[in-house]
Amino acid sequence: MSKMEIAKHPQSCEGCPIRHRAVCARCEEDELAQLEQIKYYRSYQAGQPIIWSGDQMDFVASVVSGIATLTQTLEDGRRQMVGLLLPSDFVGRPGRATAAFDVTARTDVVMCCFRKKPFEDMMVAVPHIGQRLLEMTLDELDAAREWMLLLGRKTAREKIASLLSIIARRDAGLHLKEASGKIVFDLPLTREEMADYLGLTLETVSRQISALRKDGVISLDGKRHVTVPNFGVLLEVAGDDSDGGMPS
Amino acid sequence: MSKMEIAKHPQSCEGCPIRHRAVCARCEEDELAQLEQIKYYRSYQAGQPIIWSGDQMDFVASVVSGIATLTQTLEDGRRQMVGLLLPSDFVGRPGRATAAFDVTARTDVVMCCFRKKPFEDMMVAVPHIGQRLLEMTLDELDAAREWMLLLGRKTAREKIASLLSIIARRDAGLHLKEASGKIVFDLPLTREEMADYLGLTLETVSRQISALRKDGVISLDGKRHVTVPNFGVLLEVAGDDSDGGMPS
DNA sequence: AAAGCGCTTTGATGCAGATCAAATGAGTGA
DNA sequence: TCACTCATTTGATCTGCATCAAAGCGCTTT
Repeated sequence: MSKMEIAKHPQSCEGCPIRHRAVCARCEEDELAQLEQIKYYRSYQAGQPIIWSGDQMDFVASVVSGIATLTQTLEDGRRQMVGLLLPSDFVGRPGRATAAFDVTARTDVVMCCFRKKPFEDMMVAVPHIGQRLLEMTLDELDAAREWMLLLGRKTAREKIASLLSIIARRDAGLHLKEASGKIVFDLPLTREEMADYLGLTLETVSRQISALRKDGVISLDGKRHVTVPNFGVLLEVAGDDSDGGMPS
Repeated sequence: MSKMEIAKHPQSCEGCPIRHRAVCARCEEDELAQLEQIKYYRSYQAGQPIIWSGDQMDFVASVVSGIATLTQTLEDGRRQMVGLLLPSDFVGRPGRATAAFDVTARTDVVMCCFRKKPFEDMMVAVPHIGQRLLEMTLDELDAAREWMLLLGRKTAREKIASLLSIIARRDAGLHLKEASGKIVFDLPLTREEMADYLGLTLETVSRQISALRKDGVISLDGKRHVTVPNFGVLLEVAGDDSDGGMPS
């Protein structure tokens, strides 16, 4: 909480990095101007809690930059990540008073916040917001259901491969390396966070990553920098398949 | 597919059993009249597929009566239920062409269907529909995330207890027996379906139910009729806790 | 350079739940 | 009543992952 933290936030929605993917994506110029009047930015440092489950939620927000996690915990400490929040993702629930999950900044995070009440009013006045939010929520629901298949039925090896392919695909999407062959990316999560996401222990995560390396499915440079020589093979190991895409 | 199947469907939205909970819940009289013009009913027999994953989805629908399941399957046959569809639940995704999951009638089911295109047009014209759909989708997302915790981190015993408490709570909600003590209900699912829901095998489900019976947490009359003598104890076993609610 | 710390890897062992197999109802129809 | 089917229970065994334990990096600090 020092000078660094008040670094350059975008001040206007013009040129905002998530302008076309966030909850405001469909808004026209004038609607954006309205939103702009009730928005404010907030920063969080890596590791800092953003919201505690059960807290009063008096705001909703979009992730502008950084990565945050949504987690749920049993009393005895068992933890399950239930969502990964990337730039443009929405946090909070219009029409509900308290948070149902813990939200934690994984890297330094900037959020574009709206006090809940004005935002709810705006949702009524500006249909484009609700429409976009519905679209985003439906996407998240689909993603959550795919994750349920992973948690309930996949083996540790398949879980790891699935997570890697998701991260790889996202990076490929951004970096646009559609070689469909070799892909390179960095893991944004520690072994423990991966374990929390996959319903495994950190030891099993480590072992399975080693095994995939030994089998040549991936190679590592340091702990975090991953190279996938053949993405089709990774997909096959993940079991998602839908046809690895490699001509056999 | 015989005479029985064309049994009495509600013909008008007036008096429809899901009128106040389905996607149409917030509609005014005139809006309802509009919806009524594009709706049609369809019946499915127990066990019948309603939608196959990957299919062209040219309609969306509300469950009027009966129970259906949403499932996902790996190529080798491993199956995971990702949703349980009860009366008033919504099926389908405005803005997407193909289905992402298998939908199957578990009991005889009646659906209130809308062709997709007219429904999408209506969503733009009648904001109440989109608003209600957003609300329902957010609820489902929360439920899916709670299920992720169960799938990823709970033991078999806790999983069974959680499922029983959910079914019990739903029945209690409908039957309004808020004694918080003794609760009685019927299981709407076979052991195998429970296993698919919980990420277990049917043998483990059977064993854990027997164990709960032996421990006096539940008692069975036949295979499906369950009595829970003390709901607080069941919640405690489920691990959801949030305080069993029993004065100690 | 040494010490300390967080993250990661690797090893040894145990157990919850899967798998394989068989027996026991509870209907349903002839 | 007797087959026949399908759901369920129960038993025996196996195994994938958790658990417990100990090093091994790659940092930063001094």
